[in-house]
Amino acid sequence: MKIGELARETGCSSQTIRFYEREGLLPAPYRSESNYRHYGQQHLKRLSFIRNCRALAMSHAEIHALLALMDNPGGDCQAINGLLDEHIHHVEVRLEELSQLHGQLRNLREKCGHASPVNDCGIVHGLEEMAREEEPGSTTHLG
Amino acid sequence: MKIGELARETGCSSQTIRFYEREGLLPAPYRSESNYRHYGQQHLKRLSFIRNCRALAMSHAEIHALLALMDNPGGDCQAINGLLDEHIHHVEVRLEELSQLHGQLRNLREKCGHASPVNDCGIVHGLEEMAREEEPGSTTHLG
DNA sequence: TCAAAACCCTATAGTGACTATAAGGTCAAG
DNA sequence: CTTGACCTTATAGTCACTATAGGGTTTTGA
Repeated sequence: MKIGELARETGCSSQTIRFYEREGLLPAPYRSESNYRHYGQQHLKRLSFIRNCRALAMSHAEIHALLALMDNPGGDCQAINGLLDEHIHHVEVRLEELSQLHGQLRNLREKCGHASPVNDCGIVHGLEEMAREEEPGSTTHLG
Repeated sequence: MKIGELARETGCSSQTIRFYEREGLLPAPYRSESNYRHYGQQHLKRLSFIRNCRALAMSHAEIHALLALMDNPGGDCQAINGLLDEHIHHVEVRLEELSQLHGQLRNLREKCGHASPVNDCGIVHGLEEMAREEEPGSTTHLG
């Protein structure tokens, strides 16, 4: 299977597959005489796994760790549970941050429900005078 | 006020202030003979405003637009309301995505509550066999 | 048989909002 | 007169890709 076919099968681009190879997530495949990559079923399986992890917003570092743990198939899967628990925790923290942000934004929005000159706009005043309490660790971008 | 003092006042780094200047968010200040930046109260006010917007996770593009609207202080603030409404919408979309992600992760986590060999781990099997329905527009990273 | 289309390759730069580093200049205190 | 705290610019790194440039190869179909 050439890279384009693998890309079609897994729903990601050829560029992304090459990128995963450089990152060490996907092993380098056999190369034909003309230097084309040729993949087998193992690659398909591995790439599908990676894409599933990415769909769950795991970082490359997390996926790396997961793949390493899976390379020891007789081992205890407690570390895998732990990894997933941590990831779920990240997501929960982010959810809480976004939820608070949403509340702040709704408050601000209420300050100007009707059209008025910018000078008197409650939103502008709110943005000028916001009390910014320190929220250490907040990422302040949406993702 | 030199850049370090402005940084202390606003709770951001000197580097970030220079970065905002390059980005066109903060106007270039007066320079002393030794090429040091010197700021006044207007700069402090403007930078505080920018930091408040960033704390609400607005992008630089959104802040740019907001500042442009505010440079016409007699104008109608309806555009400002619209901008904020759109921003709130982004946040809501992201919240919904993260919430769905959280549900998927909790489902997966339930598949292996107790330690077992990696071979039999329900989480690993779940990750291998996940049905990935296409969710166009989902960003698949946390932020 | 040959040309065009479709595919493959590498290398490099861009995204957003910073942060970190290098390598140097200026200034006040002791 | 030297130490340390501050300032300057320029450049690279973060993350997970995406886009582009500039080539080479294979397939298709007229």
